[in-house]
Amino acid sequence: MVTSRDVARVAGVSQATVSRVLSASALVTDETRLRVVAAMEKVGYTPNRSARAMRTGRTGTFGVVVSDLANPFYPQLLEALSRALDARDVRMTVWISDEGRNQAALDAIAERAIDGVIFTTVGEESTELRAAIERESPFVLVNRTLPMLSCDQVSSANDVGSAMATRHLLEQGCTRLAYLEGAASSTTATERLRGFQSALAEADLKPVSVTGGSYSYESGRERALELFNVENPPDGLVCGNDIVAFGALDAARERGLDVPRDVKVIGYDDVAMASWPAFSLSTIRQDADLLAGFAVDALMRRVATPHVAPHRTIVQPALVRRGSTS
Amino acid sequence: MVTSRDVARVAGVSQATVSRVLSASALVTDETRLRVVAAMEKVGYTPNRSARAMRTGRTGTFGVVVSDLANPFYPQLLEALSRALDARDVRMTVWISDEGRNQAALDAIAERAIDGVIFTTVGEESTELRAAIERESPFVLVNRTLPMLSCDQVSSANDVGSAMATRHLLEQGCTRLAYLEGAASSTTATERLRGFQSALAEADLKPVSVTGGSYSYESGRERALELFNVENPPDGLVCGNDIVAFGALDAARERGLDVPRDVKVIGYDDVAMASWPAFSLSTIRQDADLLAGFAVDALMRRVATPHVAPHRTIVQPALVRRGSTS
DNA sequence: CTGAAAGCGCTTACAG
DNA sequence: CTGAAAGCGCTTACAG
Repeated sequence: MVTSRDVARVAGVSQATVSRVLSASALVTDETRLRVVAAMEKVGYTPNRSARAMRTGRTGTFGVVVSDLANPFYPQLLEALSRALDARDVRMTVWISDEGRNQAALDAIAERAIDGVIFTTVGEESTELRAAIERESPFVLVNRTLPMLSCDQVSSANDVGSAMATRHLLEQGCTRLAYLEGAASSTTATERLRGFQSALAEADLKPVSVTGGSYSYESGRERALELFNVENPPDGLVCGNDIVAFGALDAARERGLDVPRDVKVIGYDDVAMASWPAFSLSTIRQDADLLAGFAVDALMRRVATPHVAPHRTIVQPALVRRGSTS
Repeated sequence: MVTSRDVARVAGVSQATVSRVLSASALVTDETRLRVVAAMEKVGYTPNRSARAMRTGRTGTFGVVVSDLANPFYPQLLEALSRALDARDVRMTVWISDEGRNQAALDAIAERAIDGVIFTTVGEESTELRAAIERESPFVLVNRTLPMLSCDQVSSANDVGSAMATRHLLEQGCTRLAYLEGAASSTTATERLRGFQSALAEADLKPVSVTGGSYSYESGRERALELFNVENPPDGLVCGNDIVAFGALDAARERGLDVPRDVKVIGYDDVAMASWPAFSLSTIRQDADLLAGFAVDALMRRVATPHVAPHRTIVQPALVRRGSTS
């Protein structure tokens, strides 16, 4: 193991000076700096992160809590976060937390093994969130938020997006709209539902049906199958997300309904699969890179200055028209 | 910050004894241990990971290199790895490495910020792999392997699986088989191609076509569209993985071909979407939990005993029959 | 079985 | 601008 002491010996300076070069301190002449840098290269030196972390109390690592990687939106968001963190020279520890309880995450927060936590999904009852609050670990919520909690939050304007989706179906001639909500416990689901309802109210219409379920293919498929069973089935389905919409499309296919002639379907997220001909799903695009960038910036700011007022960032979504609605 | 010194004061023992309790040393009487544990609870103590890491040279963290989260098999494998690592109380740092160059990964390996690296995908030219070898960081290859490299490797029996898939199509009456290979640079692709060829040779048949491309939906779709353009199109497509097969299925649909009547299609991986009615894709199942468990065990063994001979583990795949072949 | 002490590899006041 | 020194919070020989 090559240490800063070895570098110091080779460069003919003190270990403290090597350390100053490392931290880009202004207290070093260019000439010394050059000598030290040359010595570093010569001996193949790399600073030891653990030692630095112990001294500074900063690990240079953020934790990212995700769940439900089966929904392709999350891998997409994870990739975006990875890029954003890389660009800022921060490491990423990932915790996949089903049901909001991941022991590794709780330990890491308690042991201060991370400088901050990015939650891509939370419920009020998330144990990781409680741990972060209790241990006073900086954190930020991205994608799913908690309106009642005073903390940094970054999200898409879910109500606006969902209203856009709803108006689009109305413009395409739908009159009997049903809403297939996602996981009722998430803010994304309630906000999107609200957008649907307000757009419908604007048009002086009432929903044919609003059902709760989960953000899954099976949930979308089963609910759509039931909807198609009634006397006067809906002619437009607004779905909580793309995965639910894929289930609804398959349900329509199973019932022999033509999409978009008999029934129009729209999703939310614009995952890669939405553009596949098998689905050709109209949807609302969320910009994962934008969400990720804002989230990382917010958390870095919070780590640097813990006591500034919490900040909310809202990203505007966009309508993507495809074959499932026209 | 509560330290082991605080615990020692409260428990009326030395700091060394607290440390011994932490590391579950046998050199402590039960009575002392109880007093110390009580003191820990009382003062709300959690050991500092960075300090321990500096002292022991172990960080308790493995790095995981993934790429292409757009292929749902990788999120699935990542979840399995997360579970396996959690169960063994090891943290997971994830690097998403397109084109095999991720600066954060290179830094972490050089700085010994991780105890070992799990590669879920590699090429010979992977810079992360080179860094791990050069820095003598323990590592293991899972899923994709490098036959010529002497190191721990865990993979599915890709040739066996692909031969199974091929024989299944032959049993279903196909006589004109085409192979849609994945990324030619990966061992999974070459092994699967070999399985296809040997199963075909067994039956004294020749392939109608073998094309290289990438492991993507678009690549599968485009190649299938071309195949369907020729005079005597194939009646069975063996695909490098499920994503390629989804593209092929959509191509068949676009050409107005009935699956499985006109053409049968089989994939590889058994990602969740394969069972959706939209695809109902026959495929070869890989057990991600098994692969992940073996990989983590192999790496832990390697970390504990660096100089034992490298070990290869091969997991047997299984045929999953669905609508796309019968 | 327990304690006093050294030391892991850094950063950062404190002198000069 | 540079160096000597203290110390971050642990682990682990070394005595006893």
